[in-house]
Amino acid sequence: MRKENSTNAINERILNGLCQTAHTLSVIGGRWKPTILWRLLEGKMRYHELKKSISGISERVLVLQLRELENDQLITRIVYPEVPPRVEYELTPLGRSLESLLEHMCSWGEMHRDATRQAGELAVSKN
Amino acid sequence: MRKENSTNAINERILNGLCQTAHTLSVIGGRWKPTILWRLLEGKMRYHELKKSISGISERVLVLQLRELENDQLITRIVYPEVPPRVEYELTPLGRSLESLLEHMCSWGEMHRDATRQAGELAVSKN
DNA sequence: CCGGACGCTAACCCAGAGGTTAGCGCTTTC
DNA sequence: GAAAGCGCTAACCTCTGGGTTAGCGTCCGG
Repeated sequence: MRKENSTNAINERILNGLCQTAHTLSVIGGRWKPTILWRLLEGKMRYHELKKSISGISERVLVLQLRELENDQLITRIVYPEVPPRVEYELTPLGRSLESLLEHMCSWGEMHRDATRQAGELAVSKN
Repeated sequence: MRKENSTNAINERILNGLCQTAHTLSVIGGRWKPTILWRLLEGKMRYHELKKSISGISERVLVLQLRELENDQLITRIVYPEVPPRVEYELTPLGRSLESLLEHMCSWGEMHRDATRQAGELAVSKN
């Protein structure tokens, strides 16, 4: 038995229980999750459309993130029993309820980037 | 030389550049950062106070997260040149501008937890 | 003169997120 | 009959965030 495993994981669970902010992070905190959610906010999409519209993501990771989002009940996976297989992903109401939060994060990010870039440029041009 | 390192890191940089939401996540996404920010929203705190008020965090990680927050210009580190050393951490205006976002995340997290817990309980009690 | 408060830093370790490559089973198109 | 579209899965590797342990330099209280 190896050391009553990982304070790391334990800490994470405790925090997610105590702090709803941490919980939210654990839900949308995957590298590609915001991107996926943005895409789906525009309407349901097929697996391959998602794949092509998100440049840089690998299939494995895309599937993993989709599964996690599904588990967290943010998206639904709809399989059409058709000849060439067809699978669509769609936001649940819970998923759509993220829209305003995502927008909030996005605009804060923009503001923060501008604010810090300015500071950087000032430091450079201060000659 | 080892393989033009890490698509991982590259992807992260690209995403943070393109997607402000991802950028925001990179700023507040540390395990303990939300907790630290919540504490500091109530007023400036000394290093040891923070340490004691956040149970489970290790000194190393606390320092790391504080340094990152400082780099991102969310907090200021104030050193008083005193006999027993004294250091205080305080939110910058930029840091305080996170308050509404944190609240938003917090309430969404609560809502999401309730929604999913219900579903879980239903599944259990459905006998 | 011993220990503790204070605010750290250094050295090390490990689990897990994310990436790479290959392949599957079915179908349509050339 | 070869190749490509579709939606995946399996096996493997790498890097990094977070955790553990130890210690430092200055001071004060007992």
